[in-house]
Amino acid sequence: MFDQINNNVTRYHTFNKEELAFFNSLLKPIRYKKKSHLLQAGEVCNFEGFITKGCIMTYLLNEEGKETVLYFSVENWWVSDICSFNEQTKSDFYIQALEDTDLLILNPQSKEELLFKVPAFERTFRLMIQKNLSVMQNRLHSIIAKSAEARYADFIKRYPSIPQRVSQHHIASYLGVTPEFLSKIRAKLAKQ
Amino acid sequence: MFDQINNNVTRYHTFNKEELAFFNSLLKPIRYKKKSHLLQAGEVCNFEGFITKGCIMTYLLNEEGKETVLYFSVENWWVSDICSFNEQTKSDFYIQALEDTDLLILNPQSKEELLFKVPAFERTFRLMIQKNLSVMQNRLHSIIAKSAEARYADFIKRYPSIPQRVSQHHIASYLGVTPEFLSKIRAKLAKQ
DNA sequence: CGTCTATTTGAATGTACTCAAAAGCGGTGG
DNA sequence: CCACCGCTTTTGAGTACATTCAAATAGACG
Repeated sequence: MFDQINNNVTRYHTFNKEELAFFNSLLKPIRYKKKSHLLQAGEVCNFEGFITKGCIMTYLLNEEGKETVLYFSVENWWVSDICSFNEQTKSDFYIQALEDTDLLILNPQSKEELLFKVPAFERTFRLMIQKNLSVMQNRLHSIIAKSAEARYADFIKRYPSIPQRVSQHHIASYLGVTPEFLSKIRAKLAKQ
Repeated sequence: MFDQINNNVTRYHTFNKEELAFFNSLLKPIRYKKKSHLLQAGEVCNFEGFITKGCIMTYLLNEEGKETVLYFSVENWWVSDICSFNEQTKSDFYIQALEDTDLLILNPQSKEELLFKVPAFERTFRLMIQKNLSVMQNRLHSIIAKSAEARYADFIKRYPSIPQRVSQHHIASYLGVTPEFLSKIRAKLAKQ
């Protein structure tokens, strides 16, 4: 049950058996049904979750109700609104299960306990955020510097499993185009 | 000399006099001339710098040589390629002084020493990255969901001092439009 | 099988880009 | 002091990429 998450955190730092056992004792398994929300805008995010199975998206709505997908998250990824979680402020995000999804979650108390007992996790979490930042920098670059067609090509190359699991509507929103235009891009690429 | 930076780090956690004194002892002041580079793509970033005076931009070049500005940084902001710095990997970024700029910098050794002697800084740095991530999430949202005109309006409202210090060429690149089109946006907004 | 939703297709439109040229502006030297 | 140079910004015409709206088609699910 904890193999996946233990593999994940040991990518950043080697923890010993006791440390991992303590870490695991703090995790709470939870299941979300497809289409249910883990978080809605205006709520405080009280979890950092590791996905053992399933698929989740994090999105925003603007004033006119237009959706912007910030992240897709699948098995072996973490999901949270880190800022809301850490500062216990209201989130702007919606986090929604796109499939039935199993998570292991930390709440603010258990995370604090973990950091107190095993301070090396502080570094682990920092490196995770750093990785996240790096991904966002890349995405900003690609959306500024590349055409929609190039962004889509990059996306299916980098995340080949996502298009099979997620509707084009959501992928279009992630790429920053309309679903209609994504459909035209796909038609064009399929012809080649 | 250290007031600015001490104010900055104590926004996240209250350090005592000795801790701050030790922190300050690790900082190295350095000055960059206008137009000089602090970092070029392909190099490893060996600094985390706090700007006491001046203005800096972090940008990327794509294959065709098109520039994308990721960050402008002015007084009381940090500047670095955090990922390159922490993992000691080659950077994709260029970091350039837009004015004569004074910095206080940490190198990897001094940062490590700091974290070892004053572990609370680990949290401080994590919160700084988190803030950074939050800014990037916002920017991605605005570039996906808003028109260039709205992005420019937001930008001058949020960072009113930057347009006075930075060329429109660079601002256009930050906003993800051409300089010509930014000029047209400005003409339109001025008319109103 | 029928209903509901997702995807595709097409025509008209709009936002932003390219390229070229003109205007503005700051610095330098005569 | 002003004339000239180089660089930045503006303006304009034509074009391309992406959107909107509407309708048709395909797929998914009870």
